[in-house]
Amino acid sequence: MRVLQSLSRGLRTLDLLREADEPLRLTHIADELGVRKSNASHILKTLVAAGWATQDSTRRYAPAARCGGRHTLSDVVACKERCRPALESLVSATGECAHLAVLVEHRVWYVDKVESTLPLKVDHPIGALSPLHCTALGKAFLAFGKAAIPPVLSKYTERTIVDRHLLARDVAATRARGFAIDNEEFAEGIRCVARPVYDIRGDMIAALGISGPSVRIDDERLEEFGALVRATVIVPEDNAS
Amino acid sequence: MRVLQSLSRGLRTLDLLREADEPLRLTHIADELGVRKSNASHILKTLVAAGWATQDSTRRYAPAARCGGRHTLSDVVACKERCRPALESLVSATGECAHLAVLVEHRVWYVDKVESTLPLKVDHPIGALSPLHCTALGKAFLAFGKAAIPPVLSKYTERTIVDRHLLARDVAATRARGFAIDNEEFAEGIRCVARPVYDIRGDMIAALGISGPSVRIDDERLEEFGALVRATVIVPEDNAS
DNA sequence: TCTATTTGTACAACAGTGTCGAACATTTTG
DNA sequence: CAAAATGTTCGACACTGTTGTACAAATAGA
Repeated sequence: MRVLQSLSRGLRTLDLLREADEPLRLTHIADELGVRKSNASHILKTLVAAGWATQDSTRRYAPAARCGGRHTLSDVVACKERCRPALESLVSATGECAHLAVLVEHRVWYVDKVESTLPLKVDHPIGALSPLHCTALGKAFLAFGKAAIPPVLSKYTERTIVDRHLLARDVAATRARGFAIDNEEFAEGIRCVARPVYDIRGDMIAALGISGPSVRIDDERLEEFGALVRATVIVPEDNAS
Repeated sequence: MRVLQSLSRGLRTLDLLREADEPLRLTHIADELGVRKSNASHILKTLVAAGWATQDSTRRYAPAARCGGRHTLSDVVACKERCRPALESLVSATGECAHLAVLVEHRVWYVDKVESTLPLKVDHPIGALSPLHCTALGKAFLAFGKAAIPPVLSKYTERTIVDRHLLARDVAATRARGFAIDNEEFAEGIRCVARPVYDIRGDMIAALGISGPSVRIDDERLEEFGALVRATVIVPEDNAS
């Protein structure tokens, strides 16, 4: 069998573009492939012409939307189904609401939840979209996934972190801590913790968290919740795709 | 600029594999590309080696899972947002509940809804999954999308169509009618109609429907609802991806 | 604002890769 | 079991893809 060189390199390039968390420069890709810039340029122009990559105004290359994100709808639904027991056990253990969300562009998308049975409760409806920089679920993607800090950081409450530098430090702290915290940064009176959920390849696919009213969650309890979500076992994927 | 021939052909092949509703034969692909079989064989072997395609036991080729479905999470969220006005206007026009769903494997996944304000109402929660063969949303995918009739057809009510041949006829009728009907086939006392929503390329991305209790929806009103969903204008996608 | 540096594209020419055609396997059809 | 169709392997030539250089364009620095 004959492996077609230029095709292999083109596909390799698509992989590089998809794995990168930001658009890539031509030079970088050329180095990675081990070819001259002119050659890499032709490869990328061909990818763009065929609609598999795009070139932005700064001449950087990104995968086209059709390449799909890292995860398909099927992946998300499978993840949702395997995380359901974890959501339920967290709610029964804490009495607070548990959520599951995936990353879509610069926002998180709630795909599942189990409600608290208490009268005062947090309710992010399934299907809702929330910002990354001020929610525990979003920060989990910033810290453990491949999401980049969004270009604009809107202020929702007094505590919302709108300074990029401070946010970067918070993300680093989150990474070290092992779980993300939202301390009334998106809505007054709501505190949350969240952890990453990984797919079989080790890529982050979803964020799983607990939310509750601040009146019930002091600093100590917040730490407990963090340790709890982090320790929650999530059944691994059964099917080897 | 130079367009790399073998790379273009490889990408074209990926498109062919993705657009097809079933695995393709080598000969077919070779004809489509306008090259010799030997060349097509090398192209496909390269795609397989790079993990972008798979070859099954009958030597037919299919796109790899990593190619993703036809639509990404971003596509779905964008669709959801552009369909929202249609859902709301349908609810205000009919008083019944409106749903939006996408296809995931052999089921439909509810991604948005607007509830009826009446006390007796239908409520498929967002995030729920339902079968294809006995829901209006599912049948819309069978008729207008690329979904195949699922391997097993479970019986949910007396009216559920479990005969593959009858279902195929119903799907054909749906196609001719322009909208899908669920006449208490999934749950007793619930009737629904649904229509397809297309993306900018003309591929079906979602199904949009109205559901209500049979006591309020006689045959005549069902037809009215069908005409209404079919006539509902859905704002086109703004961004040319 | 201007210069220096880096990054991306265009061009020509040669080498090497991809394409062809046929022969050989392999599977499916009658 | 024969016949037809499908898929893979192989060698050889031609054309495509790669290279290296030169030019253009954008970014960084002063």
